[in-house]
Amino acid sequence: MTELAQPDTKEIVLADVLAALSDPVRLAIVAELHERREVSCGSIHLDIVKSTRSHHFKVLREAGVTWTRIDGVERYVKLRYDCLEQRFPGLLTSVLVGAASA
Amino acid sequence: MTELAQPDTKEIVLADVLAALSDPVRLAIVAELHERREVSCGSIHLDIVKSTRSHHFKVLREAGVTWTRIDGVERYVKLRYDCLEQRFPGLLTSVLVGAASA
DNA sequence: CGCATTGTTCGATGCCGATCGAACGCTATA
DNA sequence: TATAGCGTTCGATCGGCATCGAACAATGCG
Repeated sequence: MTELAQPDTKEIVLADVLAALSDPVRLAIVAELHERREVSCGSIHLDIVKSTRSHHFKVLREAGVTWTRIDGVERYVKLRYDCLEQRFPGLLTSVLVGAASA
Repeated sequence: MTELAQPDTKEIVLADVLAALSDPVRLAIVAELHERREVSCGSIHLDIVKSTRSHHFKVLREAGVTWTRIDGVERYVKLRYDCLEQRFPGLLTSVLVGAASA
């Protein structure tokens, strides 16, 4: 199907990543992605309707935080951990630790 | 004079810090604070009017990113590096490195 | 084919944030 | 005390974002 807008690693923008992570809902999504490795959009534990959830996944994807794989009718999402580590070493780790300790 | 709203280290909120750092102008301010250690608000190199600059310094201060010292008619600002390192280890460093490499 | 499931897109709404100019407060100094 | 300099606050504007419901698209299954 139509390709998913996902920036190359070199084109990931720091301010965009920080903006994507600055929303509490997306921070919770990222934390859950960290624990569960790969997740279908609908299986995230959140009290928000699917259109809003879709919006948040789009923000994360376009900022370069997540990678999305299409399988049938579902989208499986996981963190672009290595890409982010290469682009901004230590950033995602410190955010994940901070989110877990909050 | 009136006390400046600056959260205790324990009360610094991750999402607030990330939101404060997700604006390009504030990211530039933080980078300059890192280089120059301590700076008066007006001496920052930015093409914005003073009211906007004041707004950005307020956001950084209230998020717990900066510490402000009043000396006469000027406000001297510096990063709360140790506080942030204690609260979210590695976060500010990775952001500073990322901002410098951008 | 008809239907259920998964997710996206669209339009609307409401809110928050970035920006500016103008007015104000405070401090130092002449 | 009057004035100049530094910064804050206020009101207004503008754009963007989070949220929702409804409609749509794509896939898989009966």
